[in-house]
Amino acid sequence: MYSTAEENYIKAIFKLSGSGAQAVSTTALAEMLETKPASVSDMLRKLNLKELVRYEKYHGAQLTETGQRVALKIIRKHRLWETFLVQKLNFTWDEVHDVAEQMEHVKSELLIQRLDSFLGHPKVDPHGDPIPSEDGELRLTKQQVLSTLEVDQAGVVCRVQDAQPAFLQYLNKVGIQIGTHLQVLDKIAYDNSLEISIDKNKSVILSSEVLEKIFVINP
Amino acid sequence: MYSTAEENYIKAIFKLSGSGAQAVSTTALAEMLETKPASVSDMLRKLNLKELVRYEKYHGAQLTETGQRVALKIIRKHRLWETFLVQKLNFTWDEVHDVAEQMEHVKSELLIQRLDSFLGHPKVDPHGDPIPSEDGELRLTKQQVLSTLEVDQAGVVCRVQDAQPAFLQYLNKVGIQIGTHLQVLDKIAYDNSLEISIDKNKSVILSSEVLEKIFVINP
DNA sequence: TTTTATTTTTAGACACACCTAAACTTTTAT
DNA sequence: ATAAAAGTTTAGGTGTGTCTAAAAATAAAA
Repeated sequence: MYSTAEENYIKAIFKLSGSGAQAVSTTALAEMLETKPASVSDMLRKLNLKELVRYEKYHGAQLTETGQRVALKIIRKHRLWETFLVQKLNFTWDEVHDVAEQMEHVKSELLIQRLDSFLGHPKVDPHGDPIPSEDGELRLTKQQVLSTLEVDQAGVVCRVQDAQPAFLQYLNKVGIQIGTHLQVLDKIAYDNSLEISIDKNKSVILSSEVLEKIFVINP
Repeated sequence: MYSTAEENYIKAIFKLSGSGAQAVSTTALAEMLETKPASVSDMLRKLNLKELVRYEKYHGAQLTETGQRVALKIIRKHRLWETFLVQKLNFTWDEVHDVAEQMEHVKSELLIQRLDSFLGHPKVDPHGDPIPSEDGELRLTKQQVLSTLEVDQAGVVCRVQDAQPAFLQYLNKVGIQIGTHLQVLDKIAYDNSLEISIDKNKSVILSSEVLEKIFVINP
């Protein structure tokens, strides 16, 4: 049906836009997919033709209805495979991702139905993220203020509630933007600040004022 | 490591040559891979450069040591996945192949080790074909005279013990050559002839004289 | 508001894996 | 042994997904 590359683009748009509604920039996609903006432009043009994506030059892309359905199917497959790897093959948290990333592209409706039964129709994957149902229902992972995350929980930045340049410049400096992956490494109890890892490489400590202004969705 | 296309070529050569030793023709590969001879020539040249295959123009290809090792790994993966699909996901005989064909290309040593344990280190797949061990040991599926196959068993022609043109022409007429897939549909008891399906589409009845001259390996 | 900087797109290439059509080998038949 | 047939390879081209470098559009700063 769709190529692996197409599926990866669709999934990336879904994640970065928080379910595909709002527009996603070329650069953000390029970063998430570890490719170049030029390649993204190309692909967006193609996905637009196939009506999986609504795309206007220089103004980002968002998923069509069809695109969203496709995204949910891929995410369903990914999360079911992650569940399988952890529950049945004793994989740990950090070993699952790359493998599930490959398995999610295996094409077979029957396979996924049977896998789902075999696992006992799980509602969430090993990270607690909801598994979309066969007909594409996703128990909405709603936005969450960063300050409400517990230690070890992760999120992807989906909104920032403060447009002051100084604040945005600060976020920029520490490397936070829409789509950035955050994970709480530690909680400093006396002032409610959090040590947060940014895109899985560096880490910073964010004050509680800052934490209140950043919204995340499940990664 | 290797692309899906490369892996499929290697597997095909392994199967058609009966473990990779003897040379395989361009056309035979093209048929098995459902592609054109010209494409096969191209790929054989590349695989030769990568030293997975020994290939001389106009004289077919055979696997190098490395090529054989790769082939065995792919076959191991394929057969483990088939076992999984049948034993754990209740797939039937005919539903497994296409899916296993995709899963065999998933790259992860750990995955295969764990899958193997999960299945209890099976020695054979659901069709009774041996599963190569982790270090590439394959309990040799040795050649078998066609007459020794039971009803429903299948084999791939690997040798024909009679070089008389009349005999070969006969085989040609019914569509049997090296690499042809045969399956026993029925046994006619009174003269020991067998009804055999040829490449899964047509069927013929072969006399016991003929059956004694055709050797097959597991498909 | 005009300049500067950033983001995004186009243009032109490349690797992979495939194709058709034509040329070349090898095999088979006369 | 030579001509015809069959099998195989080369040449040139296609689609996908990527790249770099240069041009165009948008956003930010002076």
